[in-house]
Order: sequence, then C-alpha cells, then structure tokens
Amino acid sequence: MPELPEVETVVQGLRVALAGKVLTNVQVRRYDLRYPVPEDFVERVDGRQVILIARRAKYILITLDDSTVMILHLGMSGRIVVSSGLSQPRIHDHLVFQTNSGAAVTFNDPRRFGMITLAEQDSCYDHAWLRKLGPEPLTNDFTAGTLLVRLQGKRASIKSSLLDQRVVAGLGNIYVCEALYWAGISPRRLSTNIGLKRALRLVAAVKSVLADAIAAGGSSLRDYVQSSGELGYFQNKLAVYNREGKPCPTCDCESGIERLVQSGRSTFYCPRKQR
DNA sequence: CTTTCGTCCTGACTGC
DNA sequence: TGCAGTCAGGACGAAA
Repeated sequence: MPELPEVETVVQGLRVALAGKVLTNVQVRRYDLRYPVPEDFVERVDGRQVILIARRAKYILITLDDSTVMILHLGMSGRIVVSSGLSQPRIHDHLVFQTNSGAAVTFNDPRRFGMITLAEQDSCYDHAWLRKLGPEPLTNDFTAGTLLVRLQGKRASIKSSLLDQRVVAGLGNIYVCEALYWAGISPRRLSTNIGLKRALRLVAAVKSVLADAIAAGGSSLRDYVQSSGELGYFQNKLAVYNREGKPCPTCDCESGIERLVQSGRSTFYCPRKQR
C-alpha cells in the first residue's frame, strides 16, 4: 500500500529502530526482486552502523557509516516490519537483519515489485532510480510555478501527469485522485488547461492530503511498521478512492462518486464537484 | 520527444 | 467449497 505517506511513516518507524544502530545477521533470502539485489549486499551492509534514514519520493534511503546508502522501494506490496527479536522467517521475507539492540527488521514483498540496492552517498541522487524524480511535494520546491513549468507541453490529462514521478515525486493513484477531488479539478482536464488558479489549488490540495495522510496514518501505521501489517487509518478518510457509487462527502450528487479508467488505471472522482 | 500499453509477481476478491 | 477470472496503490521499457 505504499505511497508517499506510507513510506514516510515507515521511515519514521525505521528512525526509531535503526538510528545509530549496528546492523547484524544481515540475510538476503531472495536476490531476484524487481532488479537483482547486489551480490555483495550482505558483506557491504553487515556490521555497519546506521547514520541517517531519509525518504526521497517513495524511496527509503539508509546511510551507513562507510557512506554506503541502502536504497529500498516497497513496490506495490512491500512492507517493512520491525519486531523486538528474530523469529521464524515467513514466506516472502526477502531481506532480514537485526540491530545491536536486538530488534529485527524484515522486508516482505509478495509480488517482488520492490527494489533493494546500494549506492554511494556522493552519487546517490544520480542513481538511475532517483535521478529523474520531480520535486518533493511537501517541500517548498513544489509550488504552482514549478508545477506549471513541468506541465508545459504535456498532452496527457492532469490525472496521468500527476502520476508521472518527474512532474511531482511520490504520488500514486490514491493520492492523485484525492488531491484532484479536494482541488475541484476534473481528472480528465488536459494538463495544458491548468492555469495559475487551478495550479495553486492543486498544489495546496496535494500538500494537505499528504500531510493529513501522514498524520492519520501516523498512529495506526506505526503499528503496521512495528508488527501487525494492518491497513492504515487513512483508509477511512478517503473521499473518493475506491468509493464508486458512494455519496460525495461534500455535495449531494445523484450518482455519487464515479469511476473511469485513464491510462489503464482506475480514477475515482465526483463529476459535479470536479471541473 | 510524448504517451499508452504490457509486463514483472502473488494474493484477495467476485461470481458461477 | 472450489475454481476461474479480474484486479491491485509501481515503474520500466517497448511500441506507437
């Protein structure tokens, strides 16, 4: 379930568990994820101390004391579970390690769309996975101005453009639908038909939806990081996503929330509120 | 160049 | 209850 807010919550959980800790008993149980895990992963990570844990878009960056950076992406089904101690590995546990305080960290990913690799700190952001990413939506790098520049010359709908990680980094299908809803913008609207007023609304909506999701996910997703793997609380706060036929939370449409398919992905929206 | 489509893989859910 | 079919929140590379 990982889009930016879920990854951010995982990162916050990892900071608690990993900051300053030494990684031990590093085990790669499957190397054939979306891309092959580096063959020398274990020897390069085992025994190193964690210096920094950060997030870029949906990527998790863990800097080690020799300037190696572990880059993790959860794909569509990846999870990271922190538990108090090592236990019997489960199916789809692909990466497992411990810390010198005894905590165990497990990367589990049934679909194996996740990614794990190593980079050097100096060139980390030049890595192919990170190089082309657009601005971080929750920073001041993401403004109506920067958004408009990146939408220039785009022929696609605004829905498709927002899913493009080069336009803005970290949004997935859920939060694109939600942001367009709160901005009152039709997902079908062409990117070139977004003017300054709509861009301002859209940027504000993206930021507030993500911030709300992080805040709402914060408590329950923390459990998810710690152990249980349950869905986050934010699910209850979704206005349109996966709510086809249900009433729009802010207007009385007859038809309610509608679904359409754009670029092969489901879009949920309120045709009355979104123009 | 841009955009869409197929693809990687497994599991959850629906309908017969 | 079983089984087949459909769909899934990501992102790349091929093809148009």
